[in-house]
Amino acid sequence: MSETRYIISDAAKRVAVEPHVLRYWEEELELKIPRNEMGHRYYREKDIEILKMVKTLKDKGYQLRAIKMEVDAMMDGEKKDRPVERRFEVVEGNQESKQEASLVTHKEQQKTEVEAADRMAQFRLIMSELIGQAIRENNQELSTAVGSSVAEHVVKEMDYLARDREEREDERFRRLDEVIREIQKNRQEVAATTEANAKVKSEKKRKGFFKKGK
DNA sequence: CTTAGTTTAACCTCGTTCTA
DNA sequence: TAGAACGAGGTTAAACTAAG
Repeated sequence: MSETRYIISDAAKRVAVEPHVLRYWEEELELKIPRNEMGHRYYREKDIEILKMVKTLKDKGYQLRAIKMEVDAMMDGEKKDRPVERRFEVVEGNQESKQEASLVTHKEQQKTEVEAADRMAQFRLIMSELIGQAIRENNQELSTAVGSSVAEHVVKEMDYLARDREEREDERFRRLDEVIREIQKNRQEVAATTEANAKVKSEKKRKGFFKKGK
């Protein structure tokens, strides 16, 4: 089955923006818009859907930076792990960074995580509404155009995507748990080292004291 | 004042169509 | 068939506007 391709002017009409705006978004959002043999952009249905969502979010007042985060996730499905990966970079990085990370207070860490989770929850709510709407519209079009067999395929695809998403969520929480354990372990190591150093210091002091005493 | 987002303008390339 | 005209799309830079 060949996919429908739209040139930039047609895509712009469908998204209800000017062609130069699509080029601008492509650049700013780092969208992977494919090119034909002439080097001209062509847009597929999924690209149009993403751009429509970008437009909707823009209309709601979101900045391109914020939209970019969600578009990244839609494009490669990797974004949801990113905050955890950042922390992994810290934990798996050099010893200094490791210790630095371990020194972050528990309260600060909790606060940051709650705020991030809050923002993410709000964003997901909006996105799920938008995606739901797009899917409903899409399903309606599909059902009239190609009949129920395609709709069944779409439902299966959605089911697969939902399961895939759940699995990624599970993986994310598992990794988050690992990071927290790693940080706690580092804290314990630092505490143990500090304690050992203090012991050695007091031992030296004691020995020095006896030497002086002689 | 600065910044982000958008618009406009200038100029180039390439493919298609028309005409001598 | 060659070349001009035209349209579509490209890049780049500068200007404009609104909000913080």
